[in-house]
Amino acid sequence: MDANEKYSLQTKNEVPEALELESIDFFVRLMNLLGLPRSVGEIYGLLYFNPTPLTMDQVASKLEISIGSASQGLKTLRSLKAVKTSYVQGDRRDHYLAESEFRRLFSTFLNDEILPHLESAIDRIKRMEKEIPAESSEDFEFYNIRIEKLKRLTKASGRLLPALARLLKL
Amino acid sequence: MDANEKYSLQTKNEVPEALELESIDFFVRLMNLLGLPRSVGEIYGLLYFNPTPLTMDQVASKLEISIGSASQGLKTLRSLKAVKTSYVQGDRRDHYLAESEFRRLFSTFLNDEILPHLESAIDRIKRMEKEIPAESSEDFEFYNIRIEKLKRLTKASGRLLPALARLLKL
DNA sequence: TGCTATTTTCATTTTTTTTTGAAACTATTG
DNA sequence: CAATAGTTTCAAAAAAAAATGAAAATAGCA
Repeated sequence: MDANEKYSLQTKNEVPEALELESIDFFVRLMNLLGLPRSVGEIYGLLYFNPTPLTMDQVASKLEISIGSASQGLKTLRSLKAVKTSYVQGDRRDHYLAESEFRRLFSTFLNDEILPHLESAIDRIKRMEKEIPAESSEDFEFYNIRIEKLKRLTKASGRLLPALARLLKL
Repeated sequence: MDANEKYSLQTKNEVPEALELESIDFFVRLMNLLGLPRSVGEIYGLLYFNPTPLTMDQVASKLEISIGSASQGLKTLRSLKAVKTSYVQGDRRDHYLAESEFRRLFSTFLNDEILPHLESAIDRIKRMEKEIPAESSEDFEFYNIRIEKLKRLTKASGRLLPALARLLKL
């Protein structure tokens, strides 16, 4: 059995087109909320309802995007732990499956995209504090209140993000 | 007392430049996380540490952006309830102050940007369910599990977002 | 090891987003 | 109500982000 035969076998039960389209649309929007490019959402949406793993080629041709885009998009999804590769006997190509555990996806996103900002924010607020005019200044109180609010914001975010990740154990 | 005299009066205690720069940088990044353009972050960052309200002109010239940008950015910030205008006697220009209650800022953002997506997601999942192949199909179970996960995701988000807004009462 | 299938990289092109600047509009005041 | 200060709008320009496609790199196989 060669690769082509295997391909036709895998796709003999095709994913309903309407379902596939809704899925792609859904994830394009979701990924967009997270600031990820359209192609990344398309790829994940395609894989999400595919019972069998797809190769990069299949992804690119089904979505009519370049293999460059497909490669980049799959790289992004791998780094987010949103897809995994599955070994297929006798085929040397990589085969991709969607990781359906959103918890993992979101917690990777929070750790990689949000937490670093939070940490640099804490440093920045320390620097800001040093720049506040002397206590005698008429606006001393104003500046302190603003700094205080920033501190509370970062503190709240710091508590919130892990809680968020925990609650998203879907 | 004409407008120019008033202006020089207002700015006689200048905001420390380093503080202003850190603030602008901070909010450019934060707004960026929320998908808002650089100019919006700059404007908010500038206003955040200004004890006195600033006019659109002052914002534009301090940040060296066009008045078009300043007008657009302030419009965005007003719609997010992130700035408020304050009346200054004898000056017909609008004067802007940063709204420092992040709770309001974030809850407007959640209501305007996130909730609509959530609502359309619920409809979309209903449509997806109708597209699942017949129970006899070998992948019937697979599709159902995926749909189920999407439902849990939207349900969790629906519970989470209001909780988030509540916790951000800073 | 050399050959070939597959994947990655990245300079270039395309698309999208943001900013500009000037005209149109609005509101205030003399 | 005319003059003008202030603001908004929007077409065009500039900048930023994403996609392409072909060359380079890599990996599996004979």
